[in-house]
Amino acid sequence: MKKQSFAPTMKDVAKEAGVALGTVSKVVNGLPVGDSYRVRVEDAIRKLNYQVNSYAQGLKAGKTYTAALLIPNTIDPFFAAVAYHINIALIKRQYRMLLCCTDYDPRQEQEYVVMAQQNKVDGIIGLTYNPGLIVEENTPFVAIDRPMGPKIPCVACDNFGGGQLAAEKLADLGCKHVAFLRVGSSLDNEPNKRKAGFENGCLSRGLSCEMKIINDGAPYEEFETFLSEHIRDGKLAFDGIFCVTDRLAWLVLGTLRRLGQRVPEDVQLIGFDGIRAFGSIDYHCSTIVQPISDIAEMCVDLLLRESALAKPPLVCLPVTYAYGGTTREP
Amino acid sequence: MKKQSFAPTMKDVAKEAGVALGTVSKVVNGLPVGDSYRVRVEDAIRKLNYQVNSYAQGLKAGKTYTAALLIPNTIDPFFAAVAYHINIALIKRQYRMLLCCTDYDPRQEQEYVVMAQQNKVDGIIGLTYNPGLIVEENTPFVAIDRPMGPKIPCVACDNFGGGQLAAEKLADLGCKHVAFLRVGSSLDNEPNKRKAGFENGCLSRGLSCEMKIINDGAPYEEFETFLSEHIRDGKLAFDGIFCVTDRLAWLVLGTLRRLGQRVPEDVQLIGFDGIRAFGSIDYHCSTIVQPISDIAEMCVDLLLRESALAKPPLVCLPVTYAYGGTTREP
DNA sequence: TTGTATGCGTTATCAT
DNA sequence: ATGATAACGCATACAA
Repeated sequence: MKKQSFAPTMKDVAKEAGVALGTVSKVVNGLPVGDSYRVRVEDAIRKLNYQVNSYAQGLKAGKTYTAALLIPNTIDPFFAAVAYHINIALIKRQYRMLLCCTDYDPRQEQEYVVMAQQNKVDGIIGLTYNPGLIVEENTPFVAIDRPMGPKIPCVACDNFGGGQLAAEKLADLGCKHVAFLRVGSSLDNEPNKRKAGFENGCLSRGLSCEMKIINDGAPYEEFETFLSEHIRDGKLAFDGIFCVTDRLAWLVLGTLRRLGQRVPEDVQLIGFDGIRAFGSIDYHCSTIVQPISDIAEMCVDLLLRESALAKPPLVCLPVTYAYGGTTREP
Repeated sequence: MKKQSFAPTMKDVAKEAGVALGTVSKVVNGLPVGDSYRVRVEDAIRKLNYQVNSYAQGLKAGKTYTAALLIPNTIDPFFAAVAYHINIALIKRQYRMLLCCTDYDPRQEQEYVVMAQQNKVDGIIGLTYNPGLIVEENTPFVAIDRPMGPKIPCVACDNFGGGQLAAEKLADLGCKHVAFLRVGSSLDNEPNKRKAGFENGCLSRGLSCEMKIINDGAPYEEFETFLSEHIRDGKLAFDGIFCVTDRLAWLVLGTLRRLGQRVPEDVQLIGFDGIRAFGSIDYHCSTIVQPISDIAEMCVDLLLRESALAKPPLVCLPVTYAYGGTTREP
C-alpha cells in the first residue's frame, strides 16, 4: 500500500527493463545472463538509480557482513587507534563496522551485545570490562585484552614481555633503583601482566624495584605523594620509572618536573602503549609500543575464521621499544 | 531447507508457546495481548533465548534506526572526539552508528556513501573532502565543516568568530606584531574562515599581521624556514602567533623552542580546536575550543528532523578560549 | 482478543 | 538461458 521509501527495487528495474525479477538479480550478482538482457537491465539500473538493499540480502542470506566493535570510547587515543585499525581490517574484508561506545559501563556493554545480536551482526569484537558479560553461544566474539573463557579468543600484545623489556631497557640505560607505577582495575585482564613482567626483568637484571599501585577510582594525587615522599635533599630515590601507560607517564612527567626532577637526566621514564601526540606526531615519552594494527588484523581474522577449532584462546603479539625523549639514549 | 542460523525466530517462539505468530509479534512490540498469552510467550522467549531480527524489522518498516558517520579516521583527536560525541547523540535517540573511515580519499568517501545507501541507513553524517560527492536526493545528509549545497545542512563551529577571538586575546595579552600560520586545503570549507576572522580581529585591534599559508601536501619545514627567517639577532619578529589548528601549534611550539624562543615569554601561541592530551588531560596549548558535543548534537538533531523545511543550510556554534600554557595570563 | 495471510526486497529452486 | 515462485523474519490489515 504505502510505499514507504521511494528507492527503486529489483521489481522496478525488472519492469523498466521488461525482464523477469530473477534476471535482474543475476545481473546484479554477476551471474551468467544473455548479453542483450544484461544491457537492458544495466540501462534500467542506471536510469532508475537502483541500489541493492543489503538488509534484504542479509535477511535472505542469514549473513550481514557487519561486525560490532565494543569499546569504552574513541577519545582515549589507544581506543581511538584500535577502532581505526579494526575498521580498516574489516573494510578490507568487505565488512562494515557498527561502533559501540560503552563508557566502561557494564550495563551499556551488555545492552550493546544484545543490540548487536538483534542486528544479527556476523560477530563482535569487544574491549570490555564487564566480568559477567553474557554472549550468545553462536555469536562469534573476540576479546581484546581480557580473557573471557575458553570459548572466546583473546587478543593482546605481549604485556609480560613488554614489562620485561621496560626493565631491561632501564637496566641498559644505567638505572639501579627503579619504580613501577600503576593505576588499574582489579579485573583479570592482560595488561596486569606488565607488572609481573617488569618485576621479572628487574630481578634478572638485579634492579631494586618499588611498586606503587592505586585502584581505578583513586585520585592521581597518591602518586604525587608517593614521589615526593621518595625525595631526600632534592634527590629522588629512583633513577628509573616504568608507568603502566603512556597516559600515566605523561602525568608523572609533569609531577616530576614540578618536583624539580629533570627527565631524563635525573630520572628516566618509560611508558606503555606507544601513543603519539595528535595521533601521528611524536611520542609523549619513551615507551613500549603496542602493535595495534597487528592486533586489529588478528582480531578480525579470528572473528571471521570459519573453524572454531582453529581459534586459539590467547594470542599475544610482540611489542617494541621506542625512544620518546624521557630516556637517555645509549 | 538449510536453516543457516540456529537463532530462533518468532515462528519458533509461537510454536513453543502454542500461539500464533502475530501474537508473538504483539508481545514483542508491547501491543495489547491477553495476560495468559503474554506470559506463555514471554516464557517461550526466555526459554529459546529469542531475539528479534532488526534486519527483518527494518526491511518491513523501511527504517533501520542506523546512521553512518563518514570521517577521515579516528586517530586524529579532533575526529576521534567527533565520532565519540556523534555516537553518544545517536544512541540517545536509539540509533546505531556505522563508522566509515575514509582516509581523506574521495573514492572511499563515495564508496561509503553508496554502501550506506545500500544498507538503507536512515541518514549520513559526513566530514568529507570530496567536492563532487554524489548523494541520493532521498538520503538525509548532514555535513560537518563543509557546505555541500543548499539542500544539505552544514554544521560547524563559529570559525570566523574563533579567528577574531584569537586576535582579540593576543591583543589583550599585549601583542603588537602577530602571525597567522595555516596548512590547509583549497577546498571551500568552513575552517578557512579562521583566517578571515583573525585578519578582521587584527585590523580592529590595530595588530600588524603576517600570513604564512602552505598547501596540504607541502612539508612542514616551510614553517621552520618562515620562522627562522623572521629572527634577527635572536629576536623573533612576532610576539604572537595564531595557528589554524592545535596540531600545527604543537609543531610550531617545538620549532620555536629549537630556535631558542621562549613560549610564552618571548612569543605567545594560540591554536584552534581544543585538543587535550590523551583526550582528557591538559590542553597542548592555549586554544580556541570547538564545542564538539554541541556540534554532534546539532548534526544528529538535523539529520533526524522530519521536516526538510526546518533544516537551515548552515549552523555555526559558539567557540570559547581556553588557557593552555602558551599565553601569558593577564 | 487472537489467528491468518500478505508483503517488504532478495536469492535460489524450480519449470519452461 | 529465462521466467515464475517460494522462502528469509517480521509487522499488520483483516478475518474469525
